[in-house]
Amino acid sequence: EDKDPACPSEPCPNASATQTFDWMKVKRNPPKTGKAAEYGLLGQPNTIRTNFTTKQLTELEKEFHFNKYLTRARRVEIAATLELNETQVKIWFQNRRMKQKKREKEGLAPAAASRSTK
Amino acid sequence: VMILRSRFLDARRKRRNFSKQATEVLNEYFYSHLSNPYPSEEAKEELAKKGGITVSQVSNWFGNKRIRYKKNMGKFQEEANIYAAKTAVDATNVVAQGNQANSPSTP
DNA sequence: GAGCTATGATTGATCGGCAT
DNA sequence: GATGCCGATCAATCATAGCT
Repeated sequence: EDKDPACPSEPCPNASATQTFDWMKVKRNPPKTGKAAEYGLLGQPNTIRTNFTTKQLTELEKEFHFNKYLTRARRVEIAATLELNETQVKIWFQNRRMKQKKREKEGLAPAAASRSTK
Repeated sequence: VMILRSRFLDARRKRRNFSKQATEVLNEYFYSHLSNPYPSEEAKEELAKKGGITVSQVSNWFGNKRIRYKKNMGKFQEEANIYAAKTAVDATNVVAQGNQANSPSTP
């Protein structure tokens, strides 16, 4: 329904030639990380990417080394200690695990590649 | 607090631009699949091999490319035309038969 | 050599799918 | 039906490469 039979061949003089596909329209909902967004009136509170402090990251990293997965209780504890949402802690661990996996996968054959490892 | 905002733990330091060959391969795929520039894991491996880079780098490249392309489509028009001319395959839609190997646009 | 843009990488958070 | 995890992706940002 949203197909615009632009100009096939020939670079038509009409502005943008290439059509706009769905993936180009994808918009992600803004992070609702807030919790501090309770006063979502006036200016926009903070629906922006949270910047973890070095201290928070250090603690999270330390915990991760101890346990790759968190229990509900532990999560609550850490969230309180670091002043973060439970969700943020949960997400951090998820991302951390993915990062771990990625590193293990790549750190297995960095450069070199004498013979196509296959 | 000007706390060390420096992410002195970043590997992004010492970045190197990809080779001409790698960029060529990536752009070729991107523009010949502009309707759906999301290569499968297999396709990424293939591109990585052809370009002499890692699969992660291929993923990063597509991630950046997609975001930057849609952010400013106009800026890529020229590049799009260049690569559009040297491509033809389109595996996504599979518009069945009867498609020319001329222009990428849909009939 | 500063200043600006292009580009690869990182990462908090979202999306869809699947499992519990 | 809600909740957590995974895999992929988004979107903003960082830091450097490269050109003027």
